[in-house]
Amino acid sequence: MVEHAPSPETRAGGRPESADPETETAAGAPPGRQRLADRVRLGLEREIVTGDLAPGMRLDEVRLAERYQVSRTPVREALMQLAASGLVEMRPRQGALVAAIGTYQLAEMFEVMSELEALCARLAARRMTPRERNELAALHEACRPCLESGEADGYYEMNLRFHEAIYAGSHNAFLEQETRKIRRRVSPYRRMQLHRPGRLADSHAEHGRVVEAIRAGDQELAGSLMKEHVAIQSGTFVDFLASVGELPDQRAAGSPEPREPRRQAR
Amino acid sequence: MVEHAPSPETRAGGRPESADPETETAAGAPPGRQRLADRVRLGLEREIVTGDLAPGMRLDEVRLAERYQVSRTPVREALMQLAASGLVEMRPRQGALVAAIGTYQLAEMFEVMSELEALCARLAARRMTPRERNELAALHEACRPCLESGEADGYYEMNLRFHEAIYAGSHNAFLEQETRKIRRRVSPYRRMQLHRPGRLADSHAEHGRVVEAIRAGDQELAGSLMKEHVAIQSGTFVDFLASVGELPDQRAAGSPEPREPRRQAR
DNA sequence: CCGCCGCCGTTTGTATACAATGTTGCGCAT
DNA sequence: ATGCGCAACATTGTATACAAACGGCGGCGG
Repeated sequence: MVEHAPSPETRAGGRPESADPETETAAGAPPGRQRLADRVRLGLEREIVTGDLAPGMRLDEVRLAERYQVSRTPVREALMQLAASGLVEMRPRQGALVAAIGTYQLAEMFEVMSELEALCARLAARRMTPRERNELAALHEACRPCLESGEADGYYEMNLRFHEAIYAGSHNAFLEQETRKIRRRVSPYRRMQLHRPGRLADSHAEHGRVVEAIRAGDQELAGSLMKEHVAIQSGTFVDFLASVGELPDQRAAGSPEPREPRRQAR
Repeated sequence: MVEHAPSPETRAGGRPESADPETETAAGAPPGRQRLADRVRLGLEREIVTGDLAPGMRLDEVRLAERYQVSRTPVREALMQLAASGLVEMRPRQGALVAAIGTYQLAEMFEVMSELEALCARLAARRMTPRERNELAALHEACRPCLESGEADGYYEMNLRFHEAIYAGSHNAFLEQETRKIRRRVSPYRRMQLHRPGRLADSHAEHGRVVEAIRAGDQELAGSLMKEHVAIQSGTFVDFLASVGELPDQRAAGSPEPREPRRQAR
C-alpha cells in the first residue's frame, strides 16, 4: 500500500506542458495527442530498422526510460508491441533484446516474403489503375539517378518506395500491411546487402521487367518476376550472411553473447 | 535450402499455445510460475476465438482485472499483445474492443490466407517426410467420424488439426506461425460457417484431394487445390456474412455499436 | 584445485496512485 | 421544446512503489 506520493513538482508525468505547444494549430489539434508509448515505439523501431540498435543488443527498460525521459511503463508497452511485431525478442524474466534473426530463420522469412510480394505484383497487374501504373513507372525511373551515381543508400530508399507502390497497387490493405511488416522485420539485415557490386544494376533491371509486366497486365509474369526478384535477394543475401558468419544459425540454442552494452548512452 | 525446423519457441511473433497448459497442480510450481499477463492473454484469446466475447464488444480494463483477479497492468499488457495480433482493436483514449472485422477486410484476409495456405501445401508436398505424410492421411481419416455424425464443432476441431499438420509440413516455422496467426484472427467468424448443410462433406472431399496431391508429391496440384479449398470457404463465407448483414462493410466509418458488456458482477 | 551452494545486487513483473482526456447527462438559453 | 455548453463522471495513460526472480560472486567443502 502506497499512501501518497509527495512529489508534486518533479512531475515527469504531466506530459502536456513538457515539450511545447508544438504544431497545435488551435484546431482541436490531434497531432500532439500522442501517447508516450507510441513515441518510444516509433523511436525504437526507427533505431532498430536503421541498424542504430544492432540485433542482439540488450534493451534495458530503465535505461530506455531515462533516454526517452519517461517512466518504465510506456517503455514496456513499446517493447511489447515491438516484440509482437517481431523486431524485439523478450525472454520471460530476462528482458528484451533486439531480435537477432538467424540465417536459417531469415531464409524462411524470405521464402514467405517472396510469395507475398509476388502476390502483390500479381494483384497489382490486375487491379492497378492507369494512373497507378504510370506512377509506378515514374517511381522506377526515379531510381535511376541513385543507380548511376552509385548511392546505395539512396537507392535503398527508392527501392523501398517502389515496392511499397506495388503493395498499394494490390488494392488489398491487409496484404499491404502484412507484406510491409515482414519487410520491416528483415530490413535491419538488408541494408548492407545492396552494397554488393553489381546488385544495384541487376535490381533495377529486374524492377524494369516487373513494371513492364504490370503495365501489360500480365499477372502471372508479374508475379513470377517479382518472386524471382525477391528470391535472388534472398539467395545472395543469405549467402552473404553465412559467409560472414555474422549470426549464429540457431539463436535460441546457446545464446551467443547477448551482453553487449556497446553504445547505449546517448 | 531449408531443411529442419529450428524449434525455438520464437516467442516474438505470437506463439502458439504451445506454452504448456502449465502444471498448475504441480507441487514445485505454484500458479505464480507463469506471468499473469500471459494468463490473461491466453484467456482472452480463447474467449475471443471461441466467440464467447463477440466482435465489437467492449473490453473494460478494470472489469477484466476484477474478472481475472489481477491489477490493470497485466490486463493492459494482454490487451496490447492481442491488439498487435489483430484480435483486439484499441482506440487511443477510448479503450479496447474485440476486433470487429468487416466483410470487406475479411475478404482481403482470405485472399492472403488462401495464398499462404497454398504455399504451405506446396511446400508440404515437397518436404514432408513419409511419416508426416502418413500422419496427415491418418488425420484426414480421423475427420470422417465427425463428418458422418454431423458434429460440426467436432469437425471444426479436426479440420484445424488437419490444416495445422500441413502448416507444420511446410517445414518453415515462420510461415507456419504467420498462417496460424491469420487463421486465428478470422476464426471468430468461421465457426458458424461450417454449419452450412453440405459444406462438411465438400470440405472433407477437398481435403482428400489435397492429401492425395501431397502424398504424390505434386506441389503445384497441392497448392492450387488448397488455394481453391480456402477460397471456397472464403466465398461461401463472405456471402453468408453479407447476406446476414451482420457486419458493416466499412468498419472504420462509424463504429457499429460498442455493445454493452454483460454484467461481470464479480 | 575444482565444484557446489547460498547470498546479494540487478532487473523484471505487478500493484497502486495520480493525471488527463473522452463521455454523458443536466441545465440553461433561445 | 430543442440545441448548446458545461460540469461531473468514467476510463485510459503514466508514474512510482513494491515484490519476486534471475545471474553473478564469494565462501565452503571435497
